[in-house]
Amino acid sequence: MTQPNILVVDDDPEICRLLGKYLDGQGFRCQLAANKRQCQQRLADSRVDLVVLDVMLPDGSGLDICREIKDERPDLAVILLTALKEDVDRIIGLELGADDYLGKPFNPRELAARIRAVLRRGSSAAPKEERTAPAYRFEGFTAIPERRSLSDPDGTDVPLTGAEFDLLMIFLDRPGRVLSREILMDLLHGRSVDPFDRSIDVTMSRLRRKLNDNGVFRLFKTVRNGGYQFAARVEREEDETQP
Amino acid sequence: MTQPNILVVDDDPEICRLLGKYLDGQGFRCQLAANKRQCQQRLADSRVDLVVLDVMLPDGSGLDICREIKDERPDLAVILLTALKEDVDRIIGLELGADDYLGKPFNPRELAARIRAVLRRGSSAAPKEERTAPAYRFEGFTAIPERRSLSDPDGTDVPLTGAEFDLLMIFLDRPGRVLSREILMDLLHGRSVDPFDRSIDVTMSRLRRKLNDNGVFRLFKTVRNGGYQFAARVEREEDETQP
DNA sequence: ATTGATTTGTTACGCTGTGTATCGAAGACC
DNA sequence: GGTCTTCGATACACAGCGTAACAAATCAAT
Repeated sequence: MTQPNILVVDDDPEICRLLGKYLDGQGFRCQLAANKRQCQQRLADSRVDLVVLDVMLPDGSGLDICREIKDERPDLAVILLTALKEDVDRIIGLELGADDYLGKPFNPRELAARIRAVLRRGSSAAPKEERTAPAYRFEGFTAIPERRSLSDPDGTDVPLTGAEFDLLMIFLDRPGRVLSREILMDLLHGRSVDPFDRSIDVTMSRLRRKLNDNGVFRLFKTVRNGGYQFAARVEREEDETQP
Repeated sequence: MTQPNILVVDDDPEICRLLGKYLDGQGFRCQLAANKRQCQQRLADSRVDLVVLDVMLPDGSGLDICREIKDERPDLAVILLTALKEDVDRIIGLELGADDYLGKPFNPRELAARIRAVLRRGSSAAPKEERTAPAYRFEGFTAIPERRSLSDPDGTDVPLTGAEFDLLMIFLDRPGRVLSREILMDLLHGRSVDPFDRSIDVTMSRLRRKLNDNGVFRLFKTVRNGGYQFAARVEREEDETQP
């Protein structure tokens, strides 16, 4: 996926515009729609990978749209924006098949992060079309998120378990940054750590072993009292490995 | 993170003081600044994890500060305080890269809660900058923050521990300046020194040894009763070291 | 469900990094 | 030189981390 295509549906033109601008700057390709009609037209006429949908639209609740989208194209991702922060709404939203939700007012950064998260999840669940898949390359290794596969410098496959691959991807998306255990735990499992939780360390250890990261030049650096850092250079490629 | 370091920037000394006191009581370590100059000085000389920033400052809008902060240190968290509660303002504030906002008048408890929330998220939501990795060069050595690596004039890797590398970076960012133990301690660990704390000295000693800084011409000069000074010339490079 | 295989979390123990204590060396001031 | 202070370096203690071994949970396929 070169640039994910996002459709923003919100009746407030100002929010719409700003959001579109922000997401553009974040590497997404954005389209806007102010109502149901426009929304449907965009969905019919252009490629859309994910919909950011305000549930409070003037013409008929956005919930309808959500339901319809999921009815017709179950693998199209939807993130709901809701002014009401009530859990009930959220549950309902998810019951309608939305992939995530966000209470208004929300932090655009968080929205961007969630979009990325949903898209990553999504591509594994529903294998996309003939689109080229992105690949991450580092120190001779090649990781392909779509296939959840990793091959070493010799080209031989390195079998990673789910958690190991997820952890690797977290680092590949954030090379050079020191990631604390809290953040890693949050990104990996969405929960927080209790003081003596060592699961991150163990998973790191296993991942390191499979990557033969035991030399002097560590791929993953340990920052004492800080967390871990991926120290290798990462290249994102629009890979052409397609049958 | 032991005690998060908060910088409160507000021109009203009373609000500043009260806020600082409250946040102190909430387990944060607080510093105060009344204007842009003070703000910049604090950011340069002490460790700051999060900035609480009034957008209505007398000397130039606080929005400038926010923009500058996010420009130089994208992963430093900022929470904006604004007198205008309009959504537009909020979004605009966030477009400047702030992590959250709060309309005045606000409930201190809510501020504390949001601070905790933002810190917990950390910079995980922060978009990755496509910025080239800077490298510091001095006396033949090359330090690359993104990899937390240091190589000596021969190009061989010098393994530094976390604290050693952090300390080195502090000096590389402030070449020629005499840094007191207080400032070093603050920048290194975000806490203040008790009178007989020698940990800085020990870390300096270990760092010096690893840099072979034992000749007559010292890389690190000791300033008696003053602190330490990095005496070599430092060049910052926008490095593109390809593997 | 039951079984067996695989993945993930937990515990325990040894290793490493960092702060503290201590002692000797180097200045500073008389 | 004598004395006091400050700094450098070594020694040691302790907390953070790596990982092996085990236990629990999850999954696949009957």
